[in-house]
Amino acid sequence: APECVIMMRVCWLVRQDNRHQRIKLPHLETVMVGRSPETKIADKKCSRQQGNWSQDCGDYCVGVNPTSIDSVIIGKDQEVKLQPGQVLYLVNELYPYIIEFEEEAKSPGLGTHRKRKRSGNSDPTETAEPSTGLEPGSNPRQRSVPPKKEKDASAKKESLGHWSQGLKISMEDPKMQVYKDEQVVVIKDKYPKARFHWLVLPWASISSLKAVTREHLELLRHMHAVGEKVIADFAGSSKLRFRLGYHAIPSMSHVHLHVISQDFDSPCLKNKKHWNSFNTEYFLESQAVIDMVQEAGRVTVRDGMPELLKLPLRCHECQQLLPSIPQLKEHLRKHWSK
DNA sequence: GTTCTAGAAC
DNA sequence: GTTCTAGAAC
Repeated sequence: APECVIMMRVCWLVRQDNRHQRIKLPHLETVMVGRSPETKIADKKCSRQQGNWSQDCGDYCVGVNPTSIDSVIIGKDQEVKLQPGQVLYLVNELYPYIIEFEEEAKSPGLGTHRKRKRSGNSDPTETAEPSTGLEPGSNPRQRSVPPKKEKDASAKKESLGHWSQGLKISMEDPKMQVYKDEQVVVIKDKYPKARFHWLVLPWASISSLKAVTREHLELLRHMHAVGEKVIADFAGSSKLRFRLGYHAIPSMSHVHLHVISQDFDSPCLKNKKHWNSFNTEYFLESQAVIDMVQEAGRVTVRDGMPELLKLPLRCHECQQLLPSIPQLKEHLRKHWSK
């Protein structure tokens, strides 16, 4: 039977500083956005019902009762359009949001949303899930047939649907691409661990640094140069420090260069492994990798990498030890609020 | 890679 | 009692 798939245009309200996951704006359905756990806004100046937002039929979304868009103050209960490129501030020039559109495949009769139990949460503004897989997590493909009792014996799990193959799918998706040329493509990390976090991937299929040889030297240099260009183009005015590097033992297949700002201000940074993978020798500086390939013809990694991920949390700016992730995050604020 | 949650740590 | 981590499941 032919597979029937409808493409839906979904609209997302995206917090510019990554403080929380994007909020889905369903078509012609209103979503309340304001002071709530979802938005992580605790500011009393922000109402719980700061604005009602919905996707309209066009290339914009509609809101009632926001404070300002692009610094133009909006009156109470005035309906306004928010278009791509415009910045919405929920209150007093704070809490910046933009909108993004995305195509989403939808099989009729089978909702794109998985039901998930959530303990006593009646909040209508539930965080929506991204439907396209970037760095792993979500189903890259929709089911065309409901699950049956008997297992599909031929369905080898680990081929292309497995989460570790997610980058291969994302890099091909034009909507994910921030930059591309003949050799490489750059995408935003789906779960950014800082305000800016990109991945530079070669089109050539290179499973990991273990497969890299001197033949790839120019490619590695190009990936580095492209990473620096993306920083200049998209974060040039941010004044943030960046690092470019590879994880010693990556979880995702396909060589990818991390380009990450050093604020580490992101709700997706949640545990010790996240922190230590960017702030110990687990993070292999791009330039060091290039030098090693030039000198030795391949990349070798020292023993004991998995253990590095369990090291105590230490601030990368002032070396102070912090006892927990929440306390580390609180500590980091004093380095980026300058 | 993320999510979920039991139970350790506070 | 609540916060937080870490390991299993995906």
